[in-house]
Amino acid sequence: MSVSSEEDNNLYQQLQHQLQRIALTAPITTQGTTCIPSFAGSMPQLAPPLKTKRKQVKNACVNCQKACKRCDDGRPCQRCIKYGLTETCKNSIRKERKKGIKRGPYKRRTQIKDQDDKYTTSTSSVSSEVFTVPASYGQIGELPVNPLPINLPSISSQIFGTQLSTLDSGEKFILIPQSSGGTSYYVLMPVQQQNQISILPTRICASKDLTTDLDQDIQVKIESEFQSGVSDGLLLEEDSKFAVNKEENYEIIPNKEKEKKDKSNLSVLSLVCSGLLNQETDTYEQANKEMDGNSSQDEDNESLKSNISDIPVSQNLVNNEKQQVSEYNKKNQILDSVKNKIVKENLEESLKAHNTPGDSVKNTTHVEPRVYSWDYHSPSFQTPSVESPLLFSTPANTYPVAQAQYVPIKCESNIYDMKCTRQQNEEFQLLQHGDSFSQNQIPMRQQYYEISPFTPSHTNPSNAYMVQQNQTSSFYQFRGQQLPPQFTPTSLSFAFSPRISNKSTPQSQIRCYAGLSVSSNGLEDSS
DNA sequence: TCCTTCGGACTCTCAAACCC
DNA sequence: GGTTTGAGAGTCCGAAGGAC
Repeated sequence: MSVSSEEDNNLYQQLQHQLQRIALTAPITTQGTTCIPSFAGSMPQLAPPLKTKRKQVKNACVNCQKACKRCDDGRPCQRCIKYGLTETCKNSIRKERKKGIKRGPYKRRTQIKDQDDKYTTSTSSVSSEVFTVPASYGQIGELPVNPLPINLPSISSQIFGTQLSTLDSGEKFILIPQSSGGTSYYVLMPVQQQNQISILPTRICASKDLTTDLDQDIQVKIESEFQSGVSDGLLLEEDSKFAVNKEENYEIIPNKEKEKKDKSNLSVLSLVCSGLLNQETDTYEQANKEMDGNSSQDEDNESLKSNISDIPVSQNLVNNEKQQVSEYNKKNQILDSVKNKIVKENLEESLKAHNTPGDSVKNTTHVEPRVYSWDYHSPSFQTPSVESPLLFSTPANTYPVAQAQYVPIKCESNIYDMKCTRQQNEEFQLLQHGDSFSQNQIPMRQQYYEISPFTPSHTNPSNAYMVQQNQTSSFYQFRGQQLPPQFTPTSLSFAFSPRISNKSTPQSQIRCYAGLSVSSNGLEDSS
């Protein structure tokens, strides 16, 4: 590391000294709150917290919208379930965005340049005061929850973006100017060496958001530093674009990112972000693994609850399905008529083919397998709530019924177990089927519910959603109509309502729907 | 304590403007 | 064609007040 001027050198020494003090004195931070260290002799002050970015749904339901309250992707949403507004819980209608709005010239770069000028002019008044970091700030060498903010006297802009290290070179940081709530301060963003990316805070989402926010500012800042030509010896710039080559003077950049090395600080920040993103992805993958595998039953309810709420991928899966079903009632009527028509037509065709001489040859030569995929009734789960976040991770609408004895639907919720004691006579109901099944018929094993295929004896076929297989001729019935033999149910989804006898926990009642796709294997099968 | 209301801070989206 | 910017549109935090 080299410094270009004595003044900056002094400042740099101060920073290094400060970093070492941080290393020596700072215990672990308290999550969630950050504070701006003050100068020596004054009390540490609470800083504007490095807020986590607020997540919001794409489309709140009409009720939540009206109440200005948090909504979720489920329909009905948790809030509507809580307040019994499930009937009216529908997506609000979004206005179409205006088009043709003229935009003025971009302003951002100008603003940043102004800021840079401000920083640069303040260089001459660098205070020699020793600044301290309150002891609540995280310890170097440990994973800090947040980047370390330190409040400094005026600092040369030349230091921004520079990798700083403690005197023992144990830790490296990038100094980043920050402003929040009208208060300016600086953040020391820890940068790990070698193949490691920046130190990843434990609270990924929050920190990722922070980093993302920082990233933009930093990039602009560094970029403007470069462009304004003030990047003397302090900057780690190696990018030929800026015609500054001081590689030998600078601290290392993570080896892993050699190909991006020339991006210097920008790349470090980029790494920080990508690292966070990767880790987040890992979290997602891990969550999905948990969903796919046999989720450990050993987890206590609280941790499971927490896990469930942290499974965005699976939740999305479910939520997507939930959204689909909100249109079910509408779709159903239309599709019913279409389906009936198709079935009728195919029956007629099938009959015609049978009765026409030479058709067998025709069929084998000209047959074009037709696929009728009636995504007719997407599975849905009406009422997962905060208290009862049932997640069905098995894509039930793709389960091959013909080959399976059971349709396993994985239930990730232990809330059910928490809230309701399992009763011997607990019932599960296949709502579409209109039939109830005892626990014996729908055995509940750990976190899996298994639903046996229907049998004709249990139901009135005319109301059956479920395909009914005839042992001898292998045909299927669908909503009371016999499907032509060439039709094979290729996928089936259905779900059920764990009907809980405990009336005091109506939110535990989950209602799901069935879906069925049918495909034609081609007319040659009809012979 | 719970619920409703609502101002306004915050976030998201995407067309226009800009860049390569 | 890809990226950046920024304003429109929407979400929802959090304070205040009312009902029970």
